[in-house]
Amino acid sequence: MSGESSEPYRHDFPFHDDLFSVFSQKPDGLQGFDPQTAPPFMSFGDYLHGSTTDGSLVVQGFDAPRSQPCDPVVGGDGGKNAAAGGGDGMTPVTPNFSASSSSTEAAGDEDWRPCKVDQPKQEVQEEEKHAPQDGEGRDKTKKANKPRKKGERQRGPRFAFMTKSEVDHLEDGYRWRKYGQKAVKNSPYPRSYYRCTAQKCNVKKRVERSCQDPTTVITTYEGQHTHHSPASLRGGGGGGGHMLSTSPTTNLRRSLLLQQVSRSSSSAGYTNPNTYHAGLPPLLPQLHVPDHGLLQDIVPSFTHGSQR
DNA sequence: CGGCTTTGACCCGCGC
DNA sequence: GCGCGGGTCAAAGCCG
Repeated sequence: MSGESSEPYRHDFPFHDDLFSVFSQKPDGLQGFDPQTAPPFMSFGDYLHGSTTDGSLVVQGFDAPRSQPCDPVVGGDGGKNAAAGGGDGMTPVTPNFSASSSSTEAAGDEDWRPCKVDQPKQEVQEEEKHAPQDGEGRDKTKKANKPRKKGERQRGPRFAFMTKSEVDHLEDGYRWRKYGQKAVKNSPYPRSYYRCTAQKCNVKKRVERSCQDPTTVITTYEGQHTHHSPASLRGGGGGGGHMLSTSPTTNLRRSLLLQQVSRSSSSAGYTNPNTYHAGLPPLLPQLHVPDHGLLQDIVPSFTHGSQR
């Protein structure tokens, strides 16, 4: 894309700055999602559904991150991170939950400032490429079988959560299979790629830890589930039930969320409520609070990323 | 034994 | 055009 397209992202995804500042904001009535006060197994969906009606959530637009920016200085001074993590990054403060959606390829990543950590590029690849291939091993399996078309990387709506958690992979009611992990440029924390195990369901999930605030896990959903949550089908959630994104109720709640989006982020000017519906989250996952994970500091945020 | 994770390699898009 | 980085694949290994 041309140079101009990268600039808007800076505004679309002011993650390190604005979003984290939101973490520090504690608007009136913000209760957040506190696992200590929330009922056990309360899901994200339940939480969103319930809390948004009384305006207890703060939303902030940002784009689903593709890479995390990490400011080494920030990591140290804990200034802004303090906003997210309450100073020491572990102290439960404002329950924040952040989320975003994007109907297109991620856009605002450029705004992520880099950490110092740099992943050395593998040089072996070159050798491998040029090395004679015995027909054994992966070479035969790879591109030979899977010629990727150009422009194949079309992506569905994306929806990112920022979650304060000690565990990377939060239970959301669906079953995921990890299919990859990549070291994130300029981040000490790897990014994990998950795919819904359900057949014909091509929902993907990216999980990465914010290097600005290691206690923050960024989960990016991509696509729409074509099935019900196994957890909900099991009767779990007590009425939380099915969380298909097409649920009118869900949309209603989202609309409520949207209002907050426009309210809370209008000053920043990077959230366009009109585009929100186009970028509806593939689902609001029933994110059960893992007993081993601290789900706190929750601030949802939505945005609609710019197109590539 | 089946499902899942790990891990190295490859492909592709984008920026320079 | 080249290099970098993100995203994906699939074999191998692990675990219940």
